[in-house]
Amino acid sequence: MSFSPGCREPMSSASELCRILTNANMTMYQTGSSEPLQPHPLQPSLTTVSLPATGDLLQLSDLSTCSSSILAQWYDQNPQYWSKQNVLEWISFYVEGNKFDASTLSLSCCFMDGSMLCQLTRDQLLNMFGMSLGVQLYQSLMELKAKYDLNETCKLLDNFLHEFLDFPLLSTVEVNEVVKETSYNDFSHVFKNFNFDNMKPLSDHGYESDSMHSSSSGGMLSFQNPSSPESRSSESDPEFSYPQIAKTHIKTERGEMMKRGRGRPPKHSHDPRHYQASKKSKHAPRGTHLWEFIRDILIHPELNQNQGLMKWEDRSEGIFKFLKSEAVAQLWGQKKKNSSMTYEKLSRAMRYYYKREILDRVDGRRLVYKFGKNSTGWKVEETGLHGM
DNA sequence: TCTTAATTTCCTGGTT
DNA sequence: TAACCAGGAAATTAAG
Repeated sequence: MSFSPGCREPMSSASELCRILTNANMTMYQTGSSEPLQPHPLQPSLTTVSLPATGDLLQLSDLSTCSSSILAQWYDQNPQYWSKQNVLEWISFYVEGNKFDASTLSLSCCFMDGSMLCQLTRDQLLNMFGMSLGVQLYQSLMELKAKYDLNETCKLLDNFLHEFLDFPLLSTVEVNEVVKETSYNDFSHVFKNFNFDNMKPLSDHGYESDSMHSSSSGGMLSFQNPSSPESRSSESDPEFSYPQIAKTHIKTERGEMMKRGRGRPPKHSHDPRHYQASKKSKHAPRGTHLWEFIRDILIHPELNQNQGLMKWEDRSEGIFKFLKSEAVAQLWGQKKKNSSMTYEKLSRAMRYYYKREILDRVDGRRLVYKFGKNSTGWKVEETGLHGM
C-alpha cells in the first residue's frame, strides 16, 4: 500500500479522536465485531477482553510497564498482527501522552492494521503524523518489532539447542564466561553422540520427505556422519562440527547416482502441516526476510553471546561477520522449515542483496558483509539498542 | 490464474 | 585442498 504525502488534514480535536476510539471500542467489543483483537497465531492463549476507554490511556505513563492493562496483552504481540483497533490505540496513546494537537491529524491515517503499519517507512510515518509524533511512532514501532523478533529468534535458538538433549534454554541461561566458552564445545559432543542409524533415507525425488522435518518444535535436522567422505564442514571454527544435511547426489535403488532436482523441495499438499499453513490468511505477513533475520541476530548480542554466531566488525558502518556460518544457515533453515539449508545457499541469497543494495560488498574479506542503504533497523539510533 | 518477489538449489569458475 | 566468493540459470513458494 502507499500513503500519499500530506494526508494530514484538520480534525475536530483530540477529544474527538478519543470519542471515536471509545465508540469504536464499544461497538467492536459489545456487539461482536468482525475484527476483534487478533491473537497472534503463535500465541493462541491470548484472551479477548474489553479495551479501556481512550481516556484511560492518559493515565498510562508507559505502555511497556502497564502490565495490568489489556494494552499489555496485545502490545506484547508482533505489531504485524495488530488489528486496526490495536493500531488506533497505539497511536492514540502517543497522541494523548504527548498532548499532541490531534486537530492536525487525519483519522483516515490511523485506519490501518498492523500489517499495513509495519510496511510504512520512517518517511511515510513522518508525512502522515508530522515530525514530532511521527518520530515517536516510528521509534516505538522499531522497538516493538525488534522486541518481537528477539522473542522469535530466542525461541529458534532455544529449539536449536534443545533439539538434541537437555541443553539449557537461552532464556534460563545466566550469561557468563563459563557458558560462553562451553556452548559450542558441548555441541560437538552432542553431534558426535547422535545416533546416525536413525537417519531415514532420502525419498526418491531427491529431497527429504516431510516426515524428516516434522518436529513440531521447529524442524528436525537430518544428519550425515561427520566422518563420512561426503561430509563437508564449511564451519569457520575448526573445533566446531555441525551436522551436514545437504546432499547433492542421491543413490537410486539400483545404486546409481542421481542429481537432486533444482529449486526448493516441493511441499506435499496432503501433509496436514501444509494444510494448516495453506489455510492461513492470504494477507498473512511474509516471514522475516533473510537480511532481517541476520540483523536480528546481530542487534541482540545477548543471544549471540551464547551462540557466537555473528559479530559486528564495525557497527556504525553496518559491517558484520559470520563466526559460525553453518550454524547460522541451520538456524535460518530451521526458521524456514528447510532442513537442507547450508551456508553456501544462504550466502547465495545474501549475494542477491547486493543488487538491491540491502547489502554492500566487502571485498577481500571472507564471511564479512555490510548492510546497504536499503536495509533498516540495524543502526544504533534506529534500534535504541547498543551492539558490540 | 497469472505475476512477481524472495528465496532455494545447482553449477562453474575464481580466490584465499 | 578446503572453504569461501561470484554470479548465471532454473525452480519453488507465497503473496498480491
